[in-house]
Amino acid sequence: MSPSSQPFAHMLTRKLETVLTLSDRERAAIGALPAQSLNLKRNHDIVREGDRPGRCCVIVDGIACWFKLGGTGSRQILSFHIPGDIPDLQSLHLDVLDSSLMTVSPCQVVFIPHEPLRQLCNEFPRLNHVFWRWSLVDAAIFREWVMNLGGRPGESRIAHLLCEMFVRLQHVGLAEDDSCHIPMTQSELADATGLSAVHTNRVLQSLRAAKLITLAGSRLTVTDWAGLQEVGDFDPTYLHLGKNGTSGKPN
Amino acid sequence: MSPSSQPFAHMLTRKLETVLTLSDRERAAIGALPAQSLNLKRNHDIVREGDRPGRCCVIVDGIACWFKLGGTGSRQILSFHIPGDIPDLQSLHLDVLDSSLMTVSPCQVVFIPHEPLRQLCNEFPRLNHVFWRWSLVDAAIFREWVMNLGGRPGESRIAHLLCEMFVRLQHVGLAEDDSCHIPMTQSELADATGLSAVHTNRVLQSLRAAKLITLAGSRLTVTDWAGLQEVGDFDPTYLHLGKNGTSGKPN
DNA sequence: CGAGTACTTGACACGTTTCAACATCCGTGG
DNA sequence: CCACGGATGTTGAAACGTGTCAAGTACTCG
Repeated sequence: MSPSSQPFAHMLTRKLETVLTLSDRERAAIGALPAQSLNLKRNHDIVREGDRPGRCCVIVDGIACWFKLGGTGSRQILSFHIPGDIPDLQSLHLDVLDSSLMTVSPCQVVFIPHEPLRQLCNEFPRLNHVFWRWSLVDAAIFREWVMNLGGRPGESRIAHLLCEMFVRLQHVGLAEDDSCHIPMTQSELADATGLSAVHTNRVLQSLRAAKLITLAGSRLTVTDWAGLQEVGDFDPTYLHLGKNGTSGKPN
Repeated sequence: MSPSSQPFAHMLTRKLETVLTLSDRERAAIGALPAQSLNLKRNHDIVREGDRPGRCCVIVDGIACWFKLGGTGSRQILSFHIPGDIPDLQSLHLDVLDSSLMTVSPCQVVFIPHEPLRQLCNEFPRLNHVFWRWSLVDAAIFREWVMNLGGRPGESRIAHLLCEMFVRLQHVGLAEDDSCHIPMTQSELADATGLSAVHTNRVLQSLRAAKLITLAGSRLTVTDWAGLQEVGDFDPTYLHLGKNGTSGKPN
């Protein structure tokens, strides 16, 4: 439908081929998906709680997050999404959105209408399985966040979140040996971990003092992976990345 | 495979028919699913983190929960499951379990091997959609729990959890006008809300003192639904129960 | 250069945890 | 049937983690 589908189709096929080998027909069907590309500034809503979207969005570049607003005005971030993710795959089968999706950094997103996606799933059961699987991995991440928020002290929560982001970014080739670009503000890290911004700041300083990380600007460098993993009680199994990703270890 | 499939197939078709009208072929295929029934005492593991199960389980009677154990020995409960639920639908597409499932009360569970389930999904796209949808509703509940644990004070967390359980039980016909059977101990409520058992006890007393609930033995009576919903910041949208369930209000 | 945003620091208040003791309930075996 | 023992629920007091408020510093971008 638009030439902008090119980069997105390439990204999608590449991600699919980490799981299976696409047939020519499958590859062609994906390339033929109608798509609309959009460049968004940071702090921009993509879809909102209560919406009934008729399309899914693929994050091509940048980082986005799901969030909910509480009755008292507080914002809870539910998950982060990185390039290659389809955050709102759920909207294929759940009519109304129960949370809102916004950009955390400047983002390029691509929208694909539901109907062709559903047809793709019906025609190619293997793709249907993979999409379903992706939504299940999202659920697994939510489970781990429940664990993180309910079962760990502040320092562990932040450490765990940093571990998760690092491993996920590394898995899609967006991390160097021991560092990656993390555009979240401390206030956003706070909303994701259920801590106050002030306390998040102190926890970060404590992690720096323990020589586990450096975090300047939006560059995270993990100087002691084993230590960070230990403090964060982090085990990457829940990310379901497969054999090599299972270790989740840099280098 | 066993006569024990009868009650489970009935329960499953009934739940499916709240969403769509089954064809005779679909109904027959479900009735033909092999099934193995099991009666378990309370506090019994059904599947464990790290397992690679070859079957899914349906809760026919009783309540079960997902949980994870933290590095420091703490247990975090991730969700509760009630009769009609298929808690580990995820295992259809994720090989290794990232958390453990145990009974909270005495339970009857039925196991269905993965292969016939996958065949069912491939042969009947509508059933595939519904199963996928159920796993998405589970994910939506996890999201709300992230909100609950990260964004609300203790009293709200407990109130919210009680609201959720009441509405879900009511939706499957397991609640009276304003009361239902909730077999969780205070210690389990604590592990689900990220509070200590002692504080959970105090919060419950506070809810009782505010005349919102009575909770004796395992009988929960909601004496002020609007008030409980208010305290718990509860909006049932995330349960995706559909039109009548949307209100989630007991008569 | 200025203004807004992000980050940092200190002091104090409050929610929640922890520990310890005790009360109550309930199934089990004598 | 009762007595017992363990799990569950309840209460008090003190310690601790984290939140809140307030002020100030360091960025960044136009």
